[in-house]
Amino acid sequence: MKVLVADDDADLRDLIGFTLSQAGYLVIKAGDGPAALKRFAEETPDLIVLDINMPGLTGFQVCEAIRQRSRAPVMMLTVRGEEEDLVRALDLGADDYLNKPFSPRTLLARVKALLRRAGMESSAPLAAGRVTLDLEEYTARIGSGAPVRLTKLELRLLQMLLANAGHTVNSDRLLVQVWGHRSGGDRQLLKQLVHRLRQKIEANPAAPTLLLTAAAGYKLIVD
Amino acid sequence: MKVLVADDDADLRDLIGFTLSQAGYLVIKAGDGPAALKRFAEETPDLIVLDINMPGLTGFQVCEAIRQRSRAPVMMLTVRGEEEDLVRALDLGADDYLNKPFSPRTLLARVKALLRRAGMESSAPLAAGRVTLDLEEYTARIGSGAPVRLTKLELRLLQMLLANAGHTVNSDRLLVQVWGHRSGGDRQLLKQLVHRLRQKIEANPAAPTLLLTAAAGYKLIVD
DNA sequence: GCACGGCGTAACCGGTTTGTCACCGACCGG
DNA sequence: CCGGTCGGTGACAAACCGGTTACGCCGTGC
Repeated sequence: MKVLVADDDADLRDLIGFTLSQAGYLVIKAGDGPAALKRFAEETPDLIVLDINMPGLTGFQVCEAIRQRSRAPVMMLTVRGEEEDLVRALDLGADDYLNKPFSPRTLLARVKALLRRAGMESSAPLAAGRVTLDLEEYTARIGSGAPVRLTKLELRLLQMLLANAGHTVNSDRLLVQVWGHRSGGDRQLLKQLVHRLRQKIEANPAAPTLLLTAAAGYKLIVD
Repeated sequence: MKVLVADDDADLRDLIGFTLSQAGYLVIKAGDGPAALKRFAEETPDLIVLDINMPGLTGFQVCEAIRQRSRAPVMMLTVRGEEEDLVRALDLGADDYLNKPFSPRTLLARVKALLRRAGMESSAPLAAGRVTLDLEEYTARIGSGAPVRLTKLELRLLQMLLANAGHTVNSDRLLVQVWGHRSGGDRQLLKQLVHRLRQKIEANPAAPTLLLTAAAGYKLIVD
């Protein structure tokens, strides 16, 4: 599930990005209006988080442009008390809004609700490099090969790696994301899970080319 | 277009009522939970505005009860900062919410957005693929076969699957939509209901061709 | 009061998934 | 050279899951 986050405040953008990617969404970022439209066209995200105040084009203009091409849900970030903005945003087809400041938890709940409402919950496949994930079917496809059936844990692991494709993901973080709790000692589980996943997605599991071991974690190769 | 407004604060109720009726909606009012359910049953409104804090039954309980009978959009009125409430409301199937205090203009914009959204969704027919549902008669017809009588729960389950025909519907979501209560360990119920429904609609219930088990849920086959 | 349908609950079965253990080779500092 | 750590691997058992059968409760209609 791809989410485009457009905000000129780099800190806020990163906070939102971190929150969403922790939850398993693939995050695409843009720092101004034109960039947002560009990334939107390139990536066709499933949901857009838009700050109203941005250089180049305002969130309003971006929202309007997006609405002409897509019905993907749009969440606007507004400043508390600017009701005019709010009404205007909703009139332009925004689906929800969030008053700044907001907590990551709230953001996540709203994003989930929005996706559920849009029925988009798990329809569009998640992809990076040669790996495509179908969350609905619990399958992965490598390049143009046949889809492989994954288990719940394998899916979650691959989803995490995919959400951070090209970058090493720390083992501890994987443990937390895949199993939910569990403290550091349980590397064995991760070891096994990686092994099982490699059996399914690697052409030669003994010499991985996709899911590589990196210092302190694993990474998914993207090119 | 009928809107049910349930709030124990008479002033607020009147304000909302006035705003909506000015905008051309037919407004029905209720001052507590039980009254809200009563008016809901009598009037079958197209949208419900629900305060969370009400005597008799809370907005949560009312929302839950309404969701068991209807998919009409529900807007909850919440107190700012009560995030637990918010998350719970959305989990119970509320479609939107508004933080108090809010301006009439905001309310109107949100109500319009909600109805517009629901209007799009309500265009979904009660048939998909070879399955046709008759909500009045409590029957389903498969292809050109004879109509089969369904029970209330079976109907609701099939309705949910039909609304997302061709796509997997998550078990948790089915649980919430069909029974209202939160997921928990009640998979057994769903298991049974699916089984019973398959007995009725599948030519060979042991080898389903319509209602398939998918990872994490069930799906209705459309082609 | 009785039969019946609807529905919640429990128990069982077979297949899959996941947790655990034991072992291997590679690497590393002493 | 030696013990220790680390990632990878195979094997196995425990837990889980979906389908199924069976049973019991309860409200409805006769």
